[in-house]
Amino acid sequence: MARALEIGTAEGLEAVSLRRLAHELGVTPMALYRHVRDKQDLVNAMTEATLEGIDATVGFRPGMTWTERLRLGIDTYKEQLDARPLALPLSIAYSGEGTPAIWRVLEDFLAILLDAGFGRREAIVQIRMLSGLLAGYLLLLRQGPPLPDDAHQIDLLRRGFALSQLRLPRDEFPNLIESAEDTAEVWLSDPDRWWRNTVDLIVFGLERMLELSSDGTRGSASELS
Amino acid sequence: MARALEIGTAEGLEAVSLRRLAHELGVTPMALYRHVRDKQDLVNAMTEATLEGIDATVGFRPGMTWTERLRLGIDTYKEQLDARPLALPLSIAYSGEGTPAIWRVLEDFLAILLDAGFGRREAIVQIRMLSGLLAGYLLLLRQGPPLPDDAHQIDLLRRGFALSQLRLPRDEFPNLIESAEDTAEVWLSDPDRWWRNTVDLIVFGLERMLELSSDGTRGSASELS
DNA sequence: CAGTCTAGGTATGCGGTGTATACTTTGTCA
DNA sequence: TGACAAAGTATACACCGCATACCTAGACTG
Repeated sequence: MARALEIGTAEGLEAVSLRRLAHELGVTPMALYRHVRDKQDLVNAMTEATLEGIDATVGFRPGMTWTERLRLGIDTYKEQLDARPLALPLSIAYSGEGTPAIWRVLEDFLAILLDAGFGRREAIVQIRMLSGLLAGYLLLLRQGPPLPDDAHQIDLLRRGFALSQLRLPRDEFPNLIESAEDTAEVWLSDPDRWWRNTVDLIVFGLERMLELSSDGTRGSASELS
Repeated sequence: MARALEIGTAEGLEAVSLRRLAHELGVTPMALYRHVRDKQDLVNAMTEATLEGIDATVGFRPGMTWTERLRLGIDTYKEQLDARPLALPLSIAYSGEGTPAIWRVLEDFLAILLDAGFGRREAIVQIRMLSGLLAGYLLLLRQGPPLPDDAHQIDLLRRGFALSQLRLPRDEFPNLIESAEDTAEVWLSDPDRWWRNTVDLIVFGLERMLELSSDGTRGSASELS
C-alpha cells in the first residue's frame, strides 16, 4: 500500500493527495482511511519506508581512523539521501518519534565519535549538532530548480544572477558588487564543491573540539598525572 | 496590505490563506488579486517584509578580530531571526531572487571573511556553505513543539524519549542504548547549548580552513619568498 | 452448516483551498 | 461633465482532508 504510494510520489511530494492516490489505486478516497489514520499518518509511513535501509557504514574497513570513517560516513549518508529524492521533504513533514533508520545512523556516528575520544555527553551534543547541520544543509542544497545541462543556459542564469546584484547601491554593498561574477559562479555551480568544503569544515571543527575537550578534561578533572 | 497580513500571520503561517485574509480585511477573496499576482507572490512579499531590517553587525566595534566579529555576527543574526517567528518558514516557502536583507547579511559576512584573509572565491564558497548550514540548523532547531515550562513535564518527555530507544535491540544499538538517558537530556534541553557548540565548530572549522588556504596559496603559487 | 463478526470498500456531504473570467463600483483629473 | 483606471464583486471550477453512515464479502466458530 505504501508502495503504490511511493510510485505516485515519484513526481513530487506535494502532488500526493489522498484523493489522487485513491484514484490511482482505483478505489474510493475514504477507503484509504482503513489503512491510515490521517494524512499525517500516511506521511509518517512514507517517511519510514523511504528512510529504511539507510546505512552510512557501507564502505567502512577495519584500519580506518575516526576522521576517515566520519568523512566516509557523511558522504555515504549524503549519497543515500540523494538517491531518495523524497527523503528530505518527507523528513521535514515527519512528525513521528523517529525511525529505525535514523536511530541506525545516530548509533553509527555516535560510535565514531566515542571512538574518537569524545565523552559520552559531548559526543551526543556533537551528533545533535551534526544532524541539524547536515539535514539543513542538504535541504538548502536541493532548493531551487536543478541546474540545466546546457552550459549556455547556465551562463545565462549566472549573468542574471550577477546582474541582480550589480544593481545594488555600490557604496552599501562594495564587496558583494566586487564579487558579483564570482558569486554567481559559486552559487550556480556543481554542488559537490561546496559539499566538500562543508565536510572539511565539519571535520576540522570536530578535531579542534576534541582537542579542547581533552584539554579541558585534564584541566578540570585533573586526576591523572 | 502586507501589514494586515502579518497580523493575521501572528498565529501560524499555514493559517494564512487568501480567503481567510480577505475575510479578515472585510473584503472579497478576489480583491486581493489586485495587489498580488499569486499566493506565491504574497508569500514572497511577506518574506521580504519579515526579513527587512535584519542587520548582523549591530554590536560591532572597531577593535574586534575577525573571529569575534564572526561569532557576534552569527549570534546577532540568530537572535534577529528568533525575533521573527515566521522568518524560517517563510524563507523555505520563498521563491524569489533574494531580498535586500539577505544581501545585506551576505555582504557583511563576506566582508568579515575577506578581512580574515580568505581569497575572494574561497570566501564566497564559505559564505555559501555557512548560509546553508545556519539556515538549516535554525530550521531544525525550531521543529517540534517548544519545551514545556514545567520541569516535571520535561522530565516525562525525556523518560518517554529514552524509553523509545531502550526498546531497540541491544546488540544492534549498544551505544544508543547505553546513552539513552544522556541523549534524552541533550535532545530535550535548552537549545542554547547546542547552538554554542555549533558556532564553536563553525569558527574552529573556518580558522583551520584559513590556515590551509594560506598554506596552499604559498605552496602552489610560490611567488613570494 | 448457519450465523456472526470484521476488514475492507462505498456514498454522501461539509467546509476549506487557490484562482480564472466577467462584471461593477468609485475616485481622480482633464 | 465625462473618461479612465484602480479597486472590488459575483460566480464558478477543480481541488483538498475528512466525518458519518452504510454496505459487502470472506473467515471463523458454534
